[in-house]
Amino acid sequence: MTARRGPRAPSVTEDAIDKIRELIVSGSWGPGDRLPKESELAAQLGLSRNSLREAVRALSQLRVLEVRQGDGTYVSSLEPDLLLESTGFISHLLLGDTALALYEVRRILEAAAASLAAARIDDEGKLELGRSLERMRQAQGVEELVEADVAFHAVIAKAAGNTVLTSLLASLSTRTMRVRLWHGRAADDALDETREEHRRIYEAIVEGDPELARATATAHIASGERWLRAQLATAQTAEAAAG
Amino acid sequence: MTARRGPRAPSVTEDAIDKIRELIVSGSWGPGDRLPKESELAAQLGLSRNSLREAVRALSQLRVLEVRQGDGTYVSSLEPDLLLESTGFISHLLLGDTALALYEVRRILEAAAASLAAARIDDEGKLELGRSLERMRQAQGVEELVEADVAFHAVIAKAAGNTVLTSLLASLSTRTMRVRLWHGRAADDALDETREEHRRIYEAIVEGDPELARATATAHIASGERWLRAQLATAQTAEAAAG
DNA sequence: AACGGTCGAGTTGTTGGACAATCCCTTCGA
DNA sequence: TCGAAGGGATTGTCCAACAACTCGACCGTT
Repeated sequence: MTARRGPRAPSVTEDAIDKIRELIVSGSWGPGDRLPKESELAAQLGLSRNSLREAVRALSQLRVLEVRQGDGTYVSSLEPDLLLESTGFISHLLLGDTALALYEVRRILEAAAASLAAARIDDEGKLELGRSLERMRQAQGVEELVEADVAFHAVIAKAAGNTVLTSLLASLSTRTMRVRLWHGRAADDALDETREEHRRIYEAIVEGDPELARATATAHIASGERWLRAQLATAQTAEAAAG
Repeated sequence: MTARRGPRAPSVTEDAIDKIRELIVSGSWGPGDRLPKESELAAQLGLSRNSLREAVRALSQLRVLEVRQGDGTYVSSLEPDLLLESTGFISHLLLGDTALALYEVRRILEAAAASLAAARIDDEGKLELGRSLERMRQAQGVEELVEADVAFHAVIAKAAGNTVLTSLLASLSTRTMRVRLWHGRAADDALDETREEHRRIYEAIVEGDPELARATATAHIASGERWLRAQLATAQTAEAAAG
């Protein structure tokens, strides 16, 4: 009668993951603290070193722990940019319609970031934003365009003054997605159009107009959404034709 | 001269993680597909079974892979609710000021969700929302309040019709955080006030007024922010006094 | 024929031990 | 004073063995 139909029985490794997380959230282990060496920690938690290593590897992939060979294992800084890296890892895997849903979330967040940035950006930020825009204008290949695009949106996110928002936006806007979009734009001879969208956002933020910044950012992302929607439609059509 | 100061040299396990992810994003392995058994996959990727298991464990923790003992290892459905579980795991670890930043992001997303919900909710959704509100009214202990609160916001997120938004909101609003907040509310004799906030959101959505829904949701989350800010301030004061 | 239990092959779960690779600090020499 | 060499400590990797579990085939009963 060990039925337990619902969630599968937790393995010793999963137990260890939970215990370690608990030690961190409870404050027993803080950022930067060093963990006991693997053999000791394994003994304390009651499992083998091999199984413990699986737990440590999982938490290290989540950027909760930081392992340094020859030195030791430490609790990471637990800063949002670190912890949200894992969210970026998985956003690559959102395909099809869910990619579109992801885009809509980006629209919400980019709009909010642009609005906040317009209200809070300082002179240095304005200069940086202008430099990114200029780089986008002068860019030759798609590679450079993507670089400038990433920088542009990063400056806005940073100016919004919320570290979680900044990291989350970075996680949800994967580089591969940007590369695909700019390639599509180039194929459609729509590069100038997209550059124009960025210019409008830039002006709204520099002028300190949150409402306009929100509107121009929303329009910009929506433009990308439209492109993605078209891509998905043609992909679906091709699939239907092939099937 | 093997300096390579920057990122540490990748381990065989990290290589395996990347290779597996690549096989998934390239489409070689799709949702539900079964992987070769561990010993074979390890041979293919050129590492030992133990090291491969660390990679599989990490990806399974990220809900990218699903391991079934005695059966095999499969690619998960890759649905957003699954993949964003890991984001929920780490949001527990955002402490102090970053917790406040997290709250501000929640405000942005909850406001957007409420607005969308007001525009898109159907009759069944309205009934569900009303039931959650009623449960919140009748709730006795904090436990029941939290349950109803979670359900209330889940209905709104679902009605917004974006699976990524729904999952993201669920990930960013941890249960423990809600429990703390409701306890604080109870201690402050401010339960009715909070219930009133929910009622305002409910009415705006049922009346199909997106703008009002956005406003009431924003105010509701901001109210929680204010509470958290006060908590952090007193905690800091206590810390300074103790130190 | 339909049902239920048993058994076995296949796969993941867990452990122990051994050695390699790396880091940090101390010591020693120029 | 500085640099190199050494040694202890810790993580990285591998192997081999067995336990725990799942699923399907087989078989006997009804």
